[in-house]
Amino acid sequence: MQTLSTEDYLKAIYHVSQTTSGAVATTRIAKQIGAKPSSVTDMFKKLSDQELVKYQKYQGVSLTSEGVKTALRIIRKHRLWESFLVSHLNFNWDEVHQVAEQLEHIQSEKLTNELERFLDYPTHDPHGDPIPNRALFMKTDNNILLAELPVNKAGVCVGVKDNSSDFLRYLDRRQIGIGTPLQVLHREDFDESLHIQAGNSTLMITKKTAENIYIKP
Amino acid sequence: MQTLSTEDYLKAIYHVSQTTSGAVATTRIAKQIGAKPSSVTDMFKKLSDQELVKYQKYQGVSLTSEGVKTALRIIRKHRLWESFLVSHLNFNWDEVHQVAEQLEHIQSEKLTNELERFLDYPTHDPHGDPIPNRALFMKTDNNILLAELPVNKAGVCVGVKDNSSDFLRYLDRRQIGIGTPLQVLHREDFDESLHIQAGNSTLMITKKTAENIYIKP
DNA sequence: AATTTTTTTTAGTCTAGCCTAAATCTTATA
DNA sequence: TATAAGATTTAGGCTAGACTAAAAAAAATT
Repeated sequence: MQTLSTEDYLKAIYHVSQTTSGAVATTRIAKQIGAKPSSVTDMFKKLSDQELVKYQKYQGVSLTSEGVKTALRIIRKHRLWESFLVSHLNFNWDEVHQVAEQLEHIQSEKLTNELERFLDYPTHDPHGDPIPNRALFMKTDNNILLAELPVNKAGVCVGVKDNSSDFLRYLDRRQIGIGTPLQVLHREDFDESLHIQAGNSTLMITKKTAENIYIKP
Repeated sequence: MQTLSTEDYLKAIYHVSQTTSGAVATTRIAKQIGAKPSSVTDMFKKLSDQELVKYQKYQGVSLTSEGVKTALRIIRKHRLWESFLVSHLNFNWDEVHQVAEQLEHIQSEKLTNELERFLDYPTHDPHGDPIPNRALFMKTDNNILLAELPVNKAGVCVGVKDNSSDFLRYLDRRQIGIGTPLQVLHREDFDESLHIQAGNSTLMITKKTAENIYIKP
């Protein structure tokens, strides 16, 4: 049984290890968690004692299979709760994260599994991220970024990379959401901006925006 | 903003003060919380510093109005979550307490209020306890105990005093629940047991059982 | 290769919330 | 009312999880 804090660390390590190769560095987690590196070192030792991570001084950590399982259990809960908040409690997709960060720590297998059933076994959360099933299996969709979509090729928005409120509300204002048909009309060489068709409207977005929208062609 | 522990203490103080008169004693809370009296004294001081309780050495505590509000906010969440678990997640009324003890600490006014709306503004939880509304107002139903119901007077079960799994499962086996019509057929002078009509069946219960069932005549 | 910079760890503190043991106050009883 | 019993508080410790400052290691730069 983990504490709130160890769960946060495991989740952070999992997420960082998904986006970088090799062991996860102390400062990287410090940034993610919002703690000082010295505190992270302390926690790395504790997690290592519990055999949830492999830790070598100065070399960072990597999750053991038990550590991965624990992380996935938390991510599963997080994403199920996010789905619930949006589908039944009138939360917008930019409001769910903070609350789900609390709900993900609730310990009750029955609760998690019944919530999943109640939501009719959703495969993705409101941001398009996949939800691990009861066996903690999660199929990774190999979606491309809007930035990589060839000009004039049709696609549909299936997720976002950046989950910040700022970005999500920006997309709301542009009327871009999961399921919105998207197409690149023109790439501007000068500043790398894109003219796109989003649903019925055409608009201009920056490269940075295009690099944070997942597309299924 | 309170910690988990201070919230637990405030709730405990509230509940104890509902069932006893005067200030709440250290040992009473120690028993309720499952901590040693010395720990309770420590916490009483902290709560007093935050002006959530009035505390006088050796004289116990009583909640300030701010303390009552905080307690009621927690109780509101606890009972709303219990209702949700039973009505939508297939929990039995004897299973909800432990999970609701965790959920009651989730901090999000929007979540609480949307949950209440989703449940269609329930007034009572699965054990028949009243749920404080958004303004933290809760009407106290002055129900009588089955033990106090006159012989042959018809009544309906509207709640239970003892919320323990053991008692609730015992009632399940006897097919007694909220809404079950109940009537005392006979009081046995010898051992104070009661013959009662519960729905369609007649059965015998002890005085202790009758003292834990709330009735609306 | 030497040196500087950056990263990481160690050492020592702090707070919350618990504990035990001992002291003190209150209450009950002789 | 004196004393014993019970309740409460104090004193001193412990652990988890954070911190700062200093030391040590690794990486980058000259």
